[in-house]
Order: sequence, then structure tokens, then C-alpha cells
Amino acid sequence: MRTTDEPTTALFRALMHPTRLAILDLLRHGEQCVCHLEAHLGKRQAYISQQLMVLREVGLVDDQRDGLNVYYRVINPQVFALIDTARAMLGVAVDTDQADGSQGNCPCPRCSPVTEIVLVS
Amino acid sequence: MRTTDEPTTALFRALMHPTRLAILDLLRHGEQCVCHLEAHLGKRQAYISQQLMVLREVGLVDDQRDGLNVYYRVINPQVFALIDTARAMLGVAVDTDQADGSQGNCPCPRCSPVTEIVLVS
DNA sequence: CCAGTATATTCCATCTTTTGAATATGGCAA
DNA sequence: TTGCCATATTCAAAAGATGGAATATACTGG
Repeated sequence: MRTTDEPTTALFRALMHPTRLAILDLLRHGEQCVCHLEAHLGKRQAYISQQLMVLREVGLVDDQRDGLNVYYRVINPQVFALIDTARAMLGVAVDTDQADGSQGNCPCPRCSPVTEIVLVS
Repeated sequence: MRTTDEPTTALFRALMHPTRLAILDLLRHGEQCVCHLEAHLGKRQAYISQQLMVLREVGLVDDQRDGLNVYYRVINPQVFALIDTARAMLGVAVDTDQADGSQGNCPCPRCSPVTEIVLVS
């Protein structure tokens, strides 16, 4: 229908998706670049980007460019309370960390500071 | 996808709908019969029933028969906190009452106790 | 300017949700 | 049983979401 609806439904609509929920979980401890999310979620970049677009459109996240990388962050941390309440209702343990098992080697400067480029002669 | 997803997404999926949200709002002050919801929401009975089915399937509401009428109630009131948090995030006023303007004349015994059947000779 | 890297967007086939319409069920009273 | 009332379920068409593939954009370095 999508007519005079409350924006509330749009919010829940955005939270209705496993990957988007996983992305938000990865943003709990501060902003992350797309490559970071990509590495940790094990999904294609374009796909992650699509989901980020949805989160952006409902005003849940904000992006900020830093050189080649784009860093995303949650605008209103209350959304975490929302997710936690939902999980609590269902008896799901609130996993404070990683959304999935994949270790994720994010190559961005913030994740991997230049240290291994020592190349001894 | 719908595979190994968290039940959390199912919860949000159920809350993603304006009519379902309105039904939950009507159940804030205790259980209500279907005709009550029908009267207040101004939607067809079958439609209301469909939405109630969705809410039932995710374990948000419970029903109980009393004669001809079926009364629905919210199982876990925490869901109201969830909705309120969402609305607060969006700056939407938490309307404690009626979901829409329609006055709603519910004919069920609890709403309209037998008083007008006096029929003087 | 050109190439390369990080991210974004568009397009599209497929699957799911939405909602109207018709129909079914369950209970009550006569 | 019959008829009626309240509610539930099923079906199907239209609308919307999902996720893959290709492509576009933005920035950096040479």
C-alpha cells in the first residue's frame, strides 16, 4: 500500500532483513568501512551496498568518505536498544559481536595499519 | 532467503505492517474481540483476521473464545516497549489510544452491554 | 589523462507479501 | 436440525522485496 503510513513501518521494514541486522551489529562498536562489512559478512560488495542503501534511506545510518573508503555509522544508537529488546523478547542471546563466523580480512587502512610492508632486503 | 534466519527478522517482519501495528495499539489496554478491531480500524473482517493470523504465527498475540466472539490479547507486553522505542526514535508521538478516527461501534457484549433492548410496550 | 581500487547504482528474474473475494468453520438459539 | 452470527481460511492477482549481474561513479597515484 505505501500511502500515508507511519514512518514506523518503514523502520521495521528495514530491520526485517537478516543481512541488514548483521550490518547494524557490526556497527555497534563504531563506524566501519564497506570493505570491513564485506569481509565479515562474506557477501558480495554490491549486495552489501544495496543493503546499506536501504538503511540509509530510512535514516538509520550515515556515511562518510575518507579517501577511497566510505565509512558507515549508525546515526541513532537507540536502534541497538530496539534490536536488543526484540531479541530479548524472543529469548535470543544478544550477541555483542561478530555477525557470522568468517574472520574477515579487511584491507582498509583502519583495519590493517601499514605494518607488513616491511620487505627486508 | 528465509532459511536459518533469526526469529528476530520474523518479529520485525510482523511489525512492518500499518494495520498490524494499529491492531497492537488497540490491544494496549487489554484484550479485544475481532469485531472491536473491525469497528475501530474500518477494515473488512476477513482482512483483520488475516493480519491477526500473522501476529499469531509470530507469537505476538493469543486468542480466546467466549461464545461467539474471539478475544485477542498481546502475549508479551514488551512489544509495546519495542513499538514505543521505534516511534520515539522517529519523533513520532506515542499515541496511546485509537489507531484511526473511526469511532467504531462494536456490538459485542463487552463493548455494548445489553441496555438498549428495553422495548417499552 | 589513465589505470586501479572502493563503493554505488541500475536492471531484471524470481520469490514473497498484500489484499480482495469467495468460502469455510464454530457456536448459539429456536 | 436449521439458520444466523462472529470469525477463519483459501485462492489468486497485483504489488513489492530479494539478490545476482553488469555497469557506473568517486578518489588516488602515476
